[in-house]
Amino acid sequence: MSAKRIKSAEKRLKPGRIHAVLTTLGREIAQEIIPAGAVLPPENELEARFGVGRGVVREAIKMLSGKGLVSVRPRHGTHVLPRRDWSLLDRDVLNWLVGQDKLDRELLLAIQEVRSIIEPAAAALAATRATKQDRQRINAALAAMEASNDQASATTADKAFHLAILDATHNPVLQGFRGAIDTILSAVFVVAVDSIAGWFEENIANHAAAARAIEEGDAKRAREAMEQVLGYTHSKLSRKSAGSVRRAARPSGTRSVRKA
Amino acid sequence: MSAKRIKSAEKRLKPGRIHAVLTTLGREIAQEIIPAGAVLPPENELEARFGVGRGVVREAIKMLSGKGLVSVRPRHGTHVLPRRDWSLLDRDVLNWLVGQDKLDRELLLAIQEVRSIIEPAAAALAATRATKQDRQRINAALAAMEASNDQASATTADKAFHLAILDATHNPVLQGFRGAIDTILSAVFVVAVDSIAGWFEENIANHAAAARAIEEGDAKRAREAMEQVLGYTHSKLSRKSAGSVRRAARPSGTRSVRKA
DNA sequence: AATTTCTTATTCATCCGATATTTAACATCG
DNA sequence: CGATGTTAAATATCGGATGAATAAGAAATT
Repeated sequence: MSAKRIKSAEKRLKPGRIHAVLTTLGREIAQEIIPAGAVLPPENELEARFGVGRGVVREAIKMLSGKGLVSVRPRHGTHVLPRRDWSLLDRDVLNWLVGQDKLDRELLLAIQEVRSIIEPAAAALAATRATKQDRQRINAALAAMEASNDQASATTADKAFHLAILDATHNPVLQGFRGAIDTILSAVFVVAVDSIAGWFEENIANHAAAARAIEEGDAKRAREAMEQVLGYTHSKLSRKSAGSVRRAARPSGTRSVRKA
Repeated sequence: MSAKRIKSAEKRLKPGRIHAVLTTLGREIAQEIIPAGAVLPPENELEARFGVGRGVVREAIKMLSGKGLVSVRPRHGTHVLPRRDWSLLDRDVLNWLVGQDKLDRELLLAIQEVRSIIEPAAAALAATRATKQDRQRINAALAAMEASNDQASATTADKAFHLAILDATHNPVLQGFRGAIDTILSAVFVVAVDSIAGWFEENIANHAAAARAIEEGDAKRAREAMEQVLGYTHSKLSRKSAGSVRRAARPSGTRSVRKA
């Protein structure tokens, strides 16, 4: 009895209003636009701001609190919690953190540090436990990396490679890192876009070594190879630590991604 | 220092109806009482079952979906997702998985495997980065372990030890494992309760070695000592793999926890 | 009979307005 | 000045209504 059906054109990314509220608030918190300790506007203000009903706001905030971003207490309001309490391995939280250009470089390095703890160990386990299918998947991803001739497919293949190794551990908890690794790899590629030209040609040998070690069931060598893979990435990231993004697009050299 | 809020320890555990619905459903899913692929009862049935309003059911389910336990689609119902999609490092999810006696031993071993990846690396980092306060905290926890004469305080001290090391890495992502480690340690103690008698006296030397290595900034030795700590635990767990929980209350020998 | 199309019933999505509960801040009293 | 009671801001919950999406069944067509 109120609004006519809004036949608006945006049919694309519309998984519901609650998703919009959730990601908007999530990003604002992750980006520290709303700093830790601050209180969010009360529910009725948020309703007005987003033009949604109370239930939508509440469900969005419930999800935020489920991910440890806010703590909500009656009468006191919903407070933004310190980063220490966030579920930093949650896919959504990670997306909000790295989704924008404000990306906290210190945090990215911390994440990479965790990767370089997890992934070499995962490679070692994969060498022990990988089934034939696992190995096929890993090798296929490697082949795709070698064959890719543009950044998009190279990125996809690289992700597939790391995720395949994670799955090959057959440890469900490690597999739980899939979402995190996926998101992080995207962020790494974005941040290091101007170093990426020589990335694969220099680093693909390390990937190949890891794949071969897994193929042969050599846990020790698999671990070491993966350490090299991540060590290389880390050096690329930390080298350009001060935010001057020197060169964004690299228009001319499409061929440089190709394998030598 | 510490412990001035002990009085609030036994607060009325009535964090609201949402919490009741959430944990009940969460546990039923984690325990596979509602198996993967099954659909939850529709909202109105859940309202009736729990005697709550629609919003409560919705917000609880929203949190479940936020943790990857269910996927909800209009008309299709809310489906339980396979474990592969769950946020296995989420504090709540872990609690539901581990909170009951049905505890999946295979999963527990998988979790321990992740611990034995994370924690030795964390110890090594702690050896490099621990501040004076960090070291004090670690040593205090160790001392508490050595001094504790009942299982409760021993458990608490052991947790504090591991969490202090995690914090001493000064890596926020690693610190994000705090909740998971905390929960897991509780579960480990419960499961291994009948092996726990000699646990500390046998394992406390490993803990002490780790603390000393961190104190001296020796990353390599810290890693190795922590590997020993976890290796010991793992052997205790896997040895009694076939679920015969001998249910040892150990009424008489309180002193055996004490350091030799 | 098989395939396509249409209808419908179920279920989630959202909105609304009212009431209850919580508790920080304030006011009052001894 | 301190203990205690009151208030009010904010969340918690309720329940009814409406909208939207879709899977399954019904109907129509070939």
